[in-house]
This record gives sequence, C-alpha cells and structure tokens, in this order.
Amino acid sequence: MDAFFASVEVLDDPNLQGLPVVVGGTGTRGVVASCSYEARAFGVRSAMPMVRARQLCPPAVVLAGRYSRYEEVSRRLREVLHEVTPLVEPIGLDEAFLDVTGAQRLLGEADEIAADIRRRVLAELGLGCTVGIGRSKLVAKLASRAAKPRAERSGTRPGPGIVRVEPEDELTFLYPMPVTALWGVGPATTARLHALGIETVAELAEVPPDVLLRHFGRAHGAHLADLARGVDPSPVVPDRAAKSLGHEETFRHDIYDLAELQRRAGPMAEAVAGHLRSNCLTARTVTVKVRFGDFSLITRSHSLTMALDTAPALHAVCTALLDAVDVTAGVRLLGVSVSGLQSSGAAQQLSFDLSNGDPASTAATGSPDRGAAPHSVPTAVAVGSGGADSASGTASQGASRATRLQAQWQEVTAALDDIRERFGSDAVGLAASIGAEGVHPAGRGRDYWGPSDEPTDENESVDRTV
DNA sequence: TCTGGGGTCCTATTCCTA
DNA sequence: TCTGTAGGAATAGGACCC
Repeated sequence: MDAFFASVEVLDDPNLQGLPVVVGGTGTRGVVASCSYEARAFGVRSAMPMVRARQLCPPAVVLAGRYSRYEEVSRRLREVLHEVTPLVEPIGLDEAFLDVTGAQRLLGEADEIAADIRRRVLAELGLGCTVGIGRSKLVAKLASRAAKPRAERSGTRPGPGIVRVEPEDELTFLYPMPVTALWGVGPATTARLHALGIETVAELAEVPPDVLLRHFGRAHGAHLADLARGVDPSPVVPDRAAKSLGHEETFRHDIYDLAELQRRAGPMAEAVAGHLRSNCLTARTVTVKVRFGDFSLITRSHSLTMALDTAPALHAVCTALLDAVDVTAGVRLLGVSVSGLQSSGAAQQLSFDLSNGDPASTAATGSPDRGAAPHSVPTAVAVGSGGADSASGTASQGASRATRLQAQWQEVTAALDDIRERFGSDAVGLAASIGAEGVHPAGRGRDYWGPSDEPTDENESVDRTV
C-alpha cells in the first residue's frame, strides 16, 4: 500500500488531500510511522524522529494515528487478496506476498491479476497500491518497490503501479541496486559490507560465498550469497502462527525508581495477558526489556514449567525479573513480552500440581514467599495497586508466585473477560491500571508511536475500575 | 536529529543433564 | 562415586522487517 497510515487518514478526512500528512508519535520522543508523498517531498521519512520531521516540514499536519482503524482497513485488504488466492502471507498491516501460481489458470496472467487487485483495492478501499511480480519473494518485493510513486522536491512523480521482472531479467534488475535494497541488509550489515568495499548487489555477487560465510556467519552469510544471485527459495507461507507477543512503552520521562517501574509493568502485563486470552493462547516464557536513558538495552527472561495467561501471574514474573535490574541510570522504555506460546488447552495439561508452585523455585534460596503479599482468592481487584507488587526476589521465586497466582486468578480473569465481552472493553479493569499512562489493558495504547507530550487525564480510567 | 512499537530470526554463552 | 563430555534448553543480545 502507498503511504498506508497517511492515506487512510486522507481517505477519512478529504480536507487533508494534497497536504503533507505525517502520522506517528506527536511528542518529543515520537517517530514518524507513515507520511504522505507531499511530506516526503520535504525529506520526511518513516522512522524519523518527529522533532526532525517538524523541522524539515513546518506545514506538516501531524496526526497521532489510529491503529485500530488501520487494522480494520488491513482486514478488508486481506479479504480482497484472499479472493485471489488463499496463499496470502501478510507482512505487516499493509503488505503481503501472494503465490498466484495456481490462480493463473482461473484468473489469467500475473499482470492481469495485479491490475485487478489494484482496481479492486481502489474501488473497495479507496486506496492506492502497487504490485511487484517475480518468481521469488525477493524479486517481487523489490519490483513492488520499483512500482511505487517517487517523492521529489518538485512534487510526486507517479510510479508504474505494476512492475514485472522476468526470470531472465532478474540479475539485470538486481545488480545495479545498492546492497541496502536486499531483504535482511540493514544499517549494521551495510556498514560491514561498505567496509569490505561492497556497495552494490553486483559487487556482492562477485564475493565468493565462503568469504561471506566467514564474515557474516553461517545463516546470514549464506543468505547474502543467495540474495545477491537472485536466489530466494522461501515459499509464501499463509497463516503463520505467532511465536511471541508483547507490549512496550517509551516513557515521557526516564524512570529512576524500581517500584515505579514495576508498577508500570502492571498494565503492560494486563495488555499482554488480554492479548493471549483473546487468541486462546498461553505462554511459558516471560521477557522484560529495559532501555536506559543512554539507549543501551537489556532483556531478562524466565521460562516456567506452567504456561500463563493471567495478568497477576505475568506481573509477578516481570516484577521478579526487574528486581535484578539497576535503574539508577534511568529507564526510558519498558517492554513485556511472552513466547513459548501454546493453545490454552495445552496449558491445562501442565497444571497438575499447583500446590508446589513452579518446580524451578526449588532451586531458589530463601523462602519462596519472600516479600509476597498474602494472596488468597481475591474478592477485590487490586493487583499491584499502591506501587509495585511487593513480590521481589529471584526470577524463580517470581515463577513460583506466578504459578499460584495463575491458578487463583483464572476464574476471576474469565469473569472479567465475560464482563468486557458483554459491556465493552472499558467496562472493567484491574485497579493496578488506575492512572497508568499509555498502555490500554484491552489493547494498544493511544501513544503507539511514542509518548505524547500532554499528560494523561487520570480520571479517564476511574469509571471502568472495580 | 536523536532515535516507537510489534514482531522474527540468528548467534553466542551458560547451565543442566544424561 | 567421581569426572569429563556432548547435547539441548535457557538466556541474552543483536540485526532486521514493516
């Protein structure tokens, strides 16, 4: 899709037509998620700090973006694509690979299918898109890029819309491109290739594969050697199952207090747990990610023997993991993610013995309950209220506590989900989320691309709290 | 200029166990 | 019973994508 988020905004508000529209985080720590071609003419690009974008493009119309709206349009796009073939592999919200090998007998040549997709996307979604055609995902991807319009200082130059690269033309197409055009070549790899005197795909293709393997490792080196020769055997994989999911949030101001950081993890755990349950999933591994004020990054993770899907259990593990983090340098970003996903049914089979907690806790020293609040089955929803949950200690102790909480909260959580289903996602929430900024327990936060500058109205969350 | 959020994949290291 | 070793899982970090 062309400038997807910005185009959706223009679609919904025709007054924006022809204006430099920039979608992203509106605060000083925000970045550009998408921008119209009019904004690109000023030099604005995706992932650019919003402060920089405003400097480059003073007349920019800066919008915070509406992720749920983009998801909705993305769903409709996929419906259109699925009418062409079931072999659709989505890449983000606005891109997809289609394997039309089998569809050609029914729908005609790839060019005809591409033209039909463009017509239908414009007619049914009101948005423009480009299509690249090639015998591999690598070539199709680069062809679609070549089909896009180009933003120039003088204005937007329309692209061809559809670019088809025949197998015999692949190397002619690829060789003049800079190495950065290749899938998997980002800033780090580019710098290392440049250090070796390699700037273009043609130059990369001249390097013996064993040299690339030596410099870039087995997998990455072989991948580079293949791509430079136009070799990409990766198939189109529809319905790829998620392997991890999470939430992260950059704070308006760095946090220097561990208890405050642990409290902030509460709503994130709630959001992640909600995401798990809505997809009928549970998770065995919990990871917290901490980015410090100097932009250095650490992750801490722990795997449990029992899979989790409740917020208090996830929060207990997060709290224990954060206990080992030195926050004196100031924390800019906190993330909570889970992996080792399995279906909810599978999790039930693991929870034979909840009385002993997580077996990992047997390796922990000290009382497994050290610092833990007395958690009987709760009669009031008050997880982590009044600062961070008081569970502290090793990750194993956190795991032990999490296992108990998972058992205790399963029924309560099911009841909360039921209430949300009947009365809306805002109808009820955990007390720990009162006044919490950014993350919305039921989904993605409004500050999706970075914190806004205006403070959150804490009264917003009161009505939905039990 | 000063860097978001949600993901995937790969590699190196450490730890545990057979 | 002790020790060395190999393999796998867990953990941490890095790079990349949209």
